[in-house]
Amino acid sequence: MNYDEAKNKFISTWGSLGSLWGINKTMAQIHALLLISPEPLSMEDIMEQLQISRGNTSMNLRQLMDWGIVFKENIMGERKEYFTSEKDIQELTKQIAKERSRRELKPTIKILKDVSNMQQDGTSKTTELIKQTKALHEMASNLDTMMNKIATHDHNWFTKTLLKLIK
Amino acid sequence: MNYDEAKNKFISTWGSLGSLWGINKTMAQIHALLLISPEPLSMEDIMEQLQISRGNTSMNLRQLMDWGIVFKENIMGERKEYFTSEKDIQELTKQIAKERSRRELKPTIKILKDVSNMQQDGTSKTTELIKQTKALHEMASNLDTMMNKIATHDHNWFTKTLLKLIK
DNA sequence: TTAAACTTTCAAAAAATACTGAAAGTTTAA
DNA sequence: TTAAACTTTCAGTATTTTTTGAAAGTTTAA
Repeated sequence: MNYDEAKNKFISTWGSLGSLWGINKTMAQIHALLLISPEPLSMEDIMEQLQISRGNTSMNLRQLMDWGIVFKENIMGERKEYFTSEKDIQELTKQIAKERSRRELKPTIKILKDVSNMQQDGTSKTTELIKQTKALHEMASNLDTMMNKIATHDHNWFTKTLLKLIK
Repeated sequence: MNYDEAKNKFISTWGSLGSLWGINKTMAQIHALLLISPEPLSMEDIMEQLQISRGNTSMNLRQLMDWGIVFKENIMGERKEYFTSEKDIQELTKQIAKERSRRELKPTIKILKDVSNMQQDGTSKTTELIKQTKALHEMASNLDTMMNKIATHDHNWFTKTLLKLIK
């Protein structure tokens, strides 16, 4: 496999993975491209390499920056803006864990809590609803705590802990 | 909050969560409905409660069965088919971990391995591509091992382990 | 058998989502 | 200032995904 084949394979795989996880394909591809690029890239570079429009590039870069995994970088003497991604995979994992907790888990946990605290009326359907949302609440809270450990501990905590678990 | 409010809140929350995770909204809503229903439901019941068509119901139920989290149940003396979901949240978690490993992680790991084993040609771009895909491969493999522990260990292993971790 | 009761399939329609490109906006250098 | 170099926004368009509903398929009871 030569460089271009390998690169395209990686970018397209990352792209479809992304869309499987609620992140759009282009956003994931831009991220993949930056992740393997030794140099920061300009908007033009990204547009050209992925064959996408200026508007699309701009909006997806913004979202990646909102996720905290892509950054603007100024190159001295250059007017243009350049972009890099978080290159450290452990750091990337931490950031993703943090954001998914904030965006998805926390709000879900709140609703599960509200629902499971509804008025018990003794009917079997209410009993079941309370029971199941309580159980989901507990599971989601445990997961959330784990995600936040990943996000706040030092660099290697997650890998070290995983390995300990696994043995 | 009365029963209907609570139920609707739960179903719609579960629905939007689903679509955030690559599972379509209706599929997630059917799952939610079955999860909190004390009795198995027929296709008619589901169609009526979620206001969706017969075809849609049929296809999404099939997918849920493919995931191994919804089952057909025969009620004696009844011609119709009835459906229930896995009610045990720990068991549900195991099943989801297993399927996501099989459908997403495993194929991704294979590609990361292939790409990271490409011919090194000494250029900085090739070096970076190999380095990053290797790092992702390692992270993905660790996650996959964890998911499979969840999937194969006994019932409570995951929760117990999480709690140990967390403290 | 056959016909009623039910489920699945799939082409077409609808809905949701993503993308384009040009106009508007911003920044910088002179 | 101003104008060149760049980025953002957003209405309209294209693409993808989901849904519908009717026809085809299957099962069961008589």
